[in-house]
Amino acid sequence: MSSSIKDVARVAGVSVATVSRALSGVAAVSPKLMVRIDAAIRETGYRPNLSARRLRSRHSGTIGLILADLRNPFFTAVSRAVEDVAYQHGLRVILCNTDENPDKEAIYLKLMEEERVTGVIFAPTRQTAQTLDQRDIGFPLVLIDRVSPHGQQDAVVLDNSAASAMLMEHLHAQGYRRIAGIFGNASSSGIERHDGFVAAALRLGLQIQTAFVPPQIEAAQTEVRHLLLERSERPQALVASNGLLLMGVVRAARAAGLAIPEDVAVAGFDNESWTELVGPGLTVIEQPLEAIGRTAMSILLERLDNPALPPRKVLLGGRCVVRGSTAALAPHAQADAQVSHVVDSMPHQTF
Amino acid sequence: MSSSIKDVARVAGVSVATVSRALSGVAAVSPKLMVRIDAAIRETGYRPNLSARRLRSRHSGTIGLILADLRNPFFTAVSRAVEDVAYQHGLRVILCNTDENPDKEAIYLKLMEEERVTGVIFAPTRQTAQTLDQRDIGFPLVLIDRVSPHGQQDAVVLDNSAASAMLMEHLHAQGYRRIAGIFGNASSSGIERHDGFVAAALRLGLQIQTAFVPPQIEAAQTEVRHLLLERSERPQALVASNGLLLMGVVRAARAAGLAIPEDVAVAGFDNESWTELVGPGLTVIEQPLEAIGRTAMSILLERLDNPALPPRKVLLGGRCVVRGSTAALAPHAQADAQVSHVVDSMPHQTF
DNA sequence: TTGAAAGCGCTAACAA
DNA sequence: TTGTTAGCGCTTTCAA
Repeated sequence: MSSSIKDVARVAGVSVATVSRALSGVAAVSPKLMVRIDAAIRETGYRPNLSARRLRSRHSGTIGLILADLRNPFFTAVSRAVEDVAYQHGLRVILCNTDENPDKEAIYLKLMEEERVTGVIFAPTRQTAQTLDQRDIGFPLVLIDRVSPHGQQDAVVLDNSAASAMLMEHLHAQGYRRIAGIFGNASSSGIERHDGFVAAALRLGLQIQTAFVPPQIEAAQTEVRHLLLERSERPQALVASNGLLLMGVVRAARAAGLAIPEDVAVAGFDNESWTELVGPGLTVIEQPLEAIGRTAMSILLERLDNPALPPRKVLLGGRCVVRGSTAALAPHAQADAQVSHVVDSMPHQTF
Repeated sequence: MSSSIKDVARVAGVSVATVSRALSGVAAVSPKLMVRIDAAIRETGYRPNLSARRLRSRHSGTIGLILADLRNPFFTAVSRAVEDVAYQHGLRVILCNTDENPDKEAIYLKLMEEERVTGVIFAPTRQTAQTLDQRDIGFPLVLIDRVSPHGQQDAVVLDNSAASAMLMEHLHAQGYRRIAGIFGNASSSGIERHDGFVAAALRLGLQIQTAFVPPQIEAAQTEVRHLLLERSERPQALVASNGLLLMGVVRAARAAGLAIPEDVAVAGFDNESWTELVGPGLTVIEQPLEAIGRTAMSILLERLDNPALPPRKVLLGGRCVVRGSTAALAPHAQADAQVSHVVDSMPHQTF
């Protein structure tokens, strides 16, 4: 049995109220008693009971962080930033991993209510995001990486369409004209990146082909294999909407015996450490990970201060990290591509 | 204000005890009341207050999982296994990330006591591991990946010396004779892998060179740069004791303009997804991640059942995944190596 | 500045 | 099977 505040009070010869005050530091306690209480705490090996404290004080001092996939460096980086800021504000963080699974999302949202958390930062699947706007949730919520359909929730996301445009303009400048994109189907960011991809292609007069796949290496790999094998005209460049899919794309290119970028260029989202080590290095969009986490916390804290604020969506700009995987297309291939039929009115056209 | 069990009781026209019993399912409640209580719960939007429940019932139903670095796929994989098993046993998991920082370790261990957790699974730094044996901790503890010096704590780790031996025997069989090893200095596993490396080299008559570095990409990279530049005789193979350091090794080889494996072979620990994509693929020791997590939970649950058990250390075997980065050494290079002086009594000899 | 006492929401005796 | 009641450990009035 661990000792309670009562034990400390008895040993120190004071009331429990005085011990409580000494611990919280909110009201003044005479130095004399302070010393005795300190000694009593050490003597008894007292540890405050957080459950009791939370129950009585009616605030948990805890925020929830519900993330889609901790194997994804994006989310681990964001979580570090969130935890840093939370810690500076004396808040604890409950970290949960949903594996992009709506059932787990529901479980964790329920848990957050039962823990009476102060607020939650959440990267929901599309499926759950859709229900969020009409749902009555017991705590302030800030979405990251993913948004709700009607923008009724605070959210912090990459400026996805701008990022897609950067990537497409880069590929265009390098001479690529036939580009295939693989997008995650589980999250709103996959959709936004897809839409930006399509819009940029339309504007630049590029031929494209797109596919949505589950957020798994294998799914991307399989999709790209089909793309590379079953088409008479191979895409000149492949784009993946996140780090996981990018891995699948590289695997598929390897398996097909294609050299990057000689046979096919590759680009994607998420500047993960390994991307610089693969082949000539992979061109990627780098997200401001730290800023996303810190901003999400700021938005949450402001929301706690002022619940009446209208919902806010913050877009943070990405950076295009150019590496060898998108080296300029060889002239003969460019000529080749320019001969082929270029449309600008049918962005989804299959080549 | 959220509603309490009292509100539910009032709406359902029963006592709070009956509602409590209905919720816990431990004692029988008549179907008639059950229905009314269900309706009342829905009507009031009741959510149990976990703080109150834990305070009164005197068990938290929570285990702590304190990990050294969530960016390391080893730890995220282990955490998934632990959470799976915990969930099956109706236990919650508090996941904490120490960044290999002893201060954070102390903070989180204290937190675990204040949360009154049922038990903890912990991957400590060497510094903290050293204090663990004499410390009086308020909960059962199972170490993973790292052990305490006197083996007074339950622990689940890779069979590090066997794994090092596998790697060295493979390199030996491929014709490599001059091998350098980079080891993490923060954890006991780095030490164990180093010791296995040295022992195997001694047995096989290999020339080796070793270095301990902080667990960071840059540290490994810097160390390897020195190794490659400042020696007249370059090592024929480089070994890294974890995924992070392996990345640094590859970076350094790249930066030095050395081809893998033609100019220098590379091998390491941790079969991370990216290792198959780098160059000809990297030869690595694959750890049984899932098994490590599940075993740690089993050990913890057994310990909770029977606190009197003696401390147990479980070693799990790894697997050597051979890829192109350790292709057989070209014959002329082998001859070269065999001419050079081979010692078997000075494992730390610098070549 | 200190203490007495109420009570946060819940579970678990005990009684009926 | 149900209700009454005490009390988990703490914070927070209120009074002294």
